Amino acid sequence: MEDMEALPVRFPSRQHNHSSCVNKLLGDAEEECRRQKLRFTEHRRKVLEIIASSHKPLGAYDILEQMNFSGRRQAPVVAYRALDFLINLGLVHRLNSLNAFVACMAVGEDHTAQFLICRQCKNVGELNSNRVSERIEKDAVEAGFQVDQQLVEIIGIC
Amino acid sequence: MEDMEALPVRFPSRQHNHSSCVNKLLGDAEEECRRQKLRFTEHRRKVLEIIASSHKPLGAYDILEQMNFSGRRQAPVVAYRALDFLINLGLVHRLNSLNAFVACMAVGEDHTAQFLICRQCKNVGELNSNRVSERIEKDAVEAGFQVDQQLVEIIGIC
DNA sequence: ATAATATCGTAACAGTTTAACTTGTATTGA
DNA sequence: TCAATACAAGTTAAACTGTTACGATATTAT
Repeated sequence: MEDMEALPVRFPSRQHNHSSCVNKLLGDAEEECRRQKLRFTEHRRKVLEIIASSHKPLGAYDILEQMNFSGRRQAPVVAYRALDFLINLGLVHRLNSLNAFVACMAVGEDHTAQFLICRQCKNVGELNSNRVSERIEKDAVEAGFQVDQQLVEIIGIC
Repeated sequence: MEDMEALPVRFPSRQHNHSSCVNKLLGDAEEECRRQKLRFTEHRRKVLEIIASSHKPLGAYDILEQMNFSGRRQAPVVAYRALDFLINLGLVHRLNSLNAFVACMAVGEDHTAQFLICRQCKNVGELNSNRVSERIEKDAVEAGFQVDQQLVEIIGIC
């Protein structure tokens, strides 16, 4: 018997409105930083904005390229520091198979995530299937393994 | 109702015999190459041997270090070429979260694999759970996604 | 033998990430 | 306000990871 709850998936639709989802994410970030007394600095805001404006995964250098405020390019470490911060906050995910980063599409929902990586259009969707994460958890435990973190990347065609 | 079939897990036991599993893997490789009319060259054999002799994941440069036949070190591309070959044959897996490689522990079993990465002892086990892979497949399809490849890495304590 | 194909040797390079150290700038508490 | 503290940013360099290019050599098939 199948579990009948709706399966949350976020895949960027063709005509979806970027600027509104960028704004939502920036708002979430501000709020979360206020709550945790963390500083939402210019770099961090800019990096989040850049990532959120793309549903294609961006490499650190793609991000850097878009950070040329003043004409000259920033050092790589600038991007990596901001990325670390955003990842720890759960606002950005890292895709290990691509060395790239995407904005989280389910901020504040205490979600597990599996990534759907389209090798045709290069978009990335986020599947938030508790069924998958629970299945992994159970089988790992059954194998005598204590799970801290699950990394699931699914390659295919959207 | 749970599926009651045994859950195949391969985690290297403490007292397990390396040389026998290395030999098995080399034998499988030879046989598979004969079948597919592929060449099991010295480099390829050596790289497989190095990887199989460790249950800790090895980076490409770790492997290179052990390839100094003649005193002088090989170029990186030598390791990567052999690794590509072995991965295509299904004899070696790549761990994306570690940029590292491990020998397959279920050669010839037409298996799906999830990796159990112990952050304490650094060993890596292979969980071959069809339940996990089927759950992923189903939920991805339900989300309108056609799955080509699944990458599942589970971080925790063994 | 010859042509076609696959592998290797070698060198250089490109991409990704972290380290170390200094300087600047908020924030806090006296 | 002022100093003390902590966090962030600037700067430089290095380490780590992976690829491209091209000619030489070996293997396989005709």
